[in-house]
Amino acid sequence: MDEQPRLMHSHGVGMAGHPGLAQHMQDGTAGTDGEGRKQDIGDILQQIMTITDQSLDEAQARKHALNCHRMKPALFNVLCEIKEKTVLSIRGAQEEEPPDPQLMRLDNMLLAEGVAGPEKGGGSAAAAAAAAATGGVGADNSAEHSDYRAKLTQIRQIYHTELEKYEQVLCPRPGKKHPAKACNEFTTHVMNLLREQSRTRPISPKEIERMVGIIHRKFSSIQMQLKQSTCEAVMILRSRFLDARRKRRNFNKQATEILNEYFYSHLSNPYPSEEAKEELAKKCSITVSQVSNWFGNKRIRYKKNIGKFQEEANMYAARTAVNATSVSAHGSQANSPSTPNSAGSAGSFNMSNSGDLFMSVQSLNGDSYQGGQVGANIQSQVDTLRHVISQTGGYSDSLAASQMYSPQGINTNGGWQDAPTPSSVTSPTEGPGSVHSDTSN
DNA sequence: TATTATGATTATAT
DNA sequence: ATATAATCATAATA
Repeated sequence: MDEQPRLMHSHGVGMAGHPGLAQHMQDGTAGTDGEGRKQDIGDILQQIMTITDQSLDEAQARKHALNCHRMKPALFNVLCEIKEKTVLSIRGAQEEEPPDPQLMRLDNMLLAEGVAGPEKGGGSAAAAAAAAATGGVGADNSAEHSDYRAKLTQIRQIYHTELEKYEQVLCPRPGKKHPAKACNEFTTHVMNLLREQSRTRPISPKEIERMVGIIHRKFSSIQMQLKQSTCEAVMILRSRFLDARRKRRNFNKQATEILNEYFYSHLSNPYPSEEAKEELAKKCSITVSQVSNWFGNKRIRYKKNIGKFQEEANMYAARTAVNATSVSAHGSQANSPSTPNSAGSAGSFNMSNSGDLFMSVQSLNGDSYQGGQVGANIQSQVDTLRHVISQTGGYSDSLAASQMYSPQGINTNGGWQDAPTPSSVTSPTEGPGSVHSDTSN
């Protein structure tokens, strides 16, 4: 109830000049009788029709004259006030501006892809990071990689130049120097225009502010569009160049051999340690995660169908066995006697299904082996010997294979998990840790 | 062209 | 985190 009078009051002040002004206009522009007024209207219409013919100076002069009219401020106030009221009623609806989650998502992605972030060394770092993130193509395929990098750089450049255009400096301060952004230029231009127009039509500062807000929102949406299409472009690029599944390349023969060698010589526990993986990765010039992938695939596929891998297993076993025996120098003893070993010690893996095949093994491992061998990985030799023996032990290949082939039997308990260190050997030598190579670490 | 081999990814469990 | 199992998508092969 208090408010009423105040409101009325302020209204009253605003309206104060209204009648006077109207009256003045009437006085200034026309005579008082009907004829004169008609004549006058005709004049005005004529003026309007010919306004384009007027020179700019003339128009400016007229505008200036109007602007300097003594009643102009009053009229301006009134009209502004009226306008304000209508605008306010419209405004309430569109006032919310939450931090767009979609925009944040785009931002994050661009940052992750190395598009939005700071320029690093021509983008190679970003590309490398992206590659590593996907499990990493190695140092190979550098041709495709550089192609990808180039395209990514291109995208980033376009993105940045475009973004800069639409970037808006929030609350620019007089003291600070901002680079000229198109958005700001445009905003300034509009503001000047509106200010200029406010001399001839009612535009309040608040309205200008509002208009600036609208412009900024518009620019924001343009920015978002830009980000979205950049994201799309990057995704397409990625799927074309970096999706390793699409661009799968087999490892080279040598790498496969190295991996297989390790696998079959650690068959009882084919879980290379982190160090061993790094070692293998280095030797094969692939990444550690690729080594992990390889072993994961190998284990599961071997276990799934041992028969299929039997030949390969024998081959690698024989090979490493030859190496080992030639090194250790009593190959004959290890190899020849019918002392299939290992089933007992290595246990876990394929012993379970082929108990008959490997059964009588215990005896040998007591023998000789550990005697002279220094750092040799006894476990691995045991593994490889087992295969050699299985191959040469008097069963035909086919028989052995068919017997071996019993996926179930492999391990009802699940597989390699329980592989113990050989109990019989006094010095475990903790094999899995180190491959026999000795590159720097 | 159909099939197999293979590296990578995903879902799930531990 | 790491392993397994299933699955995907491509490379290689018959």
